[in-house]
Amino acid sequence: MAVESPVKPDARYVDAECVAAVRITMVDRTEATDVADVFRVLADPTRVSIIHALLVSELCNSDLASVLGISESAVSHQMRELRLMKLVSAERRGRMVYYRLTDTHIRHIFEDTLRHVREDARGS
Amino acid sequence: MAVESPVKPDARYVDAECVAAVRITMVDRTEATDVADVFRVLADPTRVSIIHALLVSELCNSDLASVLGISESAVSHQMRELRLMKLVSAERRGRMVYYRLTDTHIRHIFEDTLRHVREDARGS
DNA sequence: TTGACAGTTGAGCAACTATGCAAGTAAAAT
DNA sequence: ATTTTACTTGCATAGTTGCTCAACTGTCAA
Repeated sequence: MAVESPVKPDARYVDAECVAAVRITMVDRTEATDVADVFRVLADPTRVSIIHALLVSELCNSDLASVLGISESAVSHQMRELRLMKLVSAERRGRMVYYRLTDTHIRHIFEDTLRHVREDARGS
Repeated sequence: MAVESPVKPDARYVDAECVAAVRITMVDRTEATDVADVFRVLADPTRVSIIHALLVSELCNSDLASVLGISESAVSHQMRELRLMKLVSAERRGRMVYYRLTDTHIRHIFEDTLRHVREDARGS
């Protein structure tokens, strides 16, 4: 089952065929960084809690802080990050700023992962 | 549509009902950390590239380094991390160590996110 | 206007991370 | 036995991140 490789199959690689197959569908550095950035936003317990809370209901800054048991400043810092990433949108109503999720993709990714973690927890 | 809240609806919260609804399904800190940990593994361009390559074919350390254009040491360091997280498994064959993905959940999460990023790239 | 409230922001810090380097181990070749 | 190949690992370090604190802006009430 020798496949004609698009890359010269010389001694540079241990398994030239595997390397060739990988090269065809490979992501470039910028795309890899884009994917990593999406995951990076979700890779913090505080942000996970924030997003999980906003999956249920929109909330203002201070209620988020109360529910999560962290400072309002810490919430605000994270919301800035999440807003920059276009993950949440903010709306001012009087003195309060209400946050809600904007992205439905993240919702799916997030729920899949939560399910995965909960299955793992039951398993081991 | 006043909902009977399980939490005392006093002046501690701006929107006691929303807070109560959030509290019911809330993740605790350890679960949030578990979820964050899964995402953290995927939140690095090098690891994204490694995982994407291993979605296609198993590879040894040096071929991974060649394909990704990074040092064998860098690959080895990351593989240690990925092995600790039970995301990849290693098998020694002679002098080479071959890596392959172990987790199918991650495969789905990863492919979903890649699709998401590519849709975003087309959109804007 | 004055004061209280809700949220934002910048500086600074402690903790973490990715990688290069160099020294190490393990297996095969000489 | 010695050398070469393939990979691992400890240490150092530059860079990043999440948070606290304090100072700030903007909104509403008296």
